[in-house]
Amino acid sequence: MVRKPSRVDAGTGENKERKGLWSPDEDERLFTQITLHGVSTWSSVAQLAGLRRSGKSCRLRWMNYLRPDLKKEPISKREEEIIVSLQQSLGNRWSTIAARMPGRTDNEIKNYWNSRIRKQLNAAAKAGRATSDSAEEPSAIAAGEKEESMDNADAAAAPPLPIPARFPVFACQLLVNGGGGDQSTTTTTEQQNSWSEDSEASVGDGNMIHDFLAFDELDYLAELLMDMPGVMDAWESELYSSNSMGSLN
DNA sequence: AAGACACGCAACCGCAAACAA
DNA sequence: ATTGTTTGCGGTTGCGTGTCT
Repeated sequence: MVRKPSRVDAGTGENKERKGLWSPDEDERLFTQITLHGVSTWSSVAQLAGLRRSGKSCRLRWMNYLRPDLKKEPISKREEEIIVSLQQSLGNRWSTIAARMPGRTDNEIKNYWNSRIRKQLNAAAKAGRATSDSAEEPSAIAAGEKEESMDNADAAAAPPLPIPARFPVFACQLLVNGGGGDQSTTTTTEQQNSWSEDSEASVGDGNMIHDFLAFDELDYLAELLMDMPGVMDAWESELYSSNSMGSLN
C-alpha cells in the first residue's frame, strides 16, 4: 500500500519541523545517510541528511520501514502463533517480542495484535452476546480475552505461570524427545527463530505437532500435560530462559 | 455508481530510562 | 548530585484503501 505524502503539515514554514508521511526523497536521503555514515545521534542524522525531521522521526522511519533486514511479506500463521504465545507470556512488551522475530518491528507486531484483538472483540460481540460465558469459545478469542485480563494484572504481579499457546507444543516436544528435557528445555535463539520460518518439520518440532493437532486439541492436551510430573518444571525453565533472552539485541 | 463502513498501517505523542555534561 | 538531552517504548490517532450495501 503506497500512500501519498499528504498528511497534516507537510512542512509549510521553512524552519518548521516536518511531520506526516515521508516522501520518497526523504526516504532516500535518510537511507543514504545511514548506510554511508551510520548513526551517531539521530538528531545529527536528520541534520546531516538535510531533513527537517526530528531525530525521533528519523529513527522511527528507519526502524519501521527503511531497515534493510525487514521482512516485507505478511505475517505468517507460524509467526502469528509466536506472537500470541509471546504476548501471553510477556504481555504488551512489543519490542521484546519483536526482538525474537527477525525482520519484524515492534510497531508491526503491535498493529497486528491490535487489529487482531479488534477483530476478536467484534466477533465476540456478535457471537457472544446471546451465549455469554460459553465454554466453547474459539481458542483465539479466549486467548485474546485472557491477555486483556493479564494486561490489567500485569505479568510481573501474577505468581502463577502463564500457559501460552506454545505450551502444548512444548510439552509434546518434551514427550516426543523422550522427556529428557535437555534438548527441549534449552530453547535456543535459533530454535525460536526457526519457528518463524516455514521450514521443514523434523520429528518432534512444533511444526510437525501442529500438522497433526488442531488448536482445540492442543488446548485439551495442555490441560493433561500440565499434570504430568516434570513438565511444568521444564516449562518454567523454558520460560525463564526465553524471558531472559529479551535483553539481547 | 456512490456513500458508508471497516481495516491496515504509518506516524505522532507522552512518558520513562539511559546517558552526557 | 543535578540537570539537560537523547533514545526507546507503548498507546493512540488519523489517513488511504478495500469491501459492503
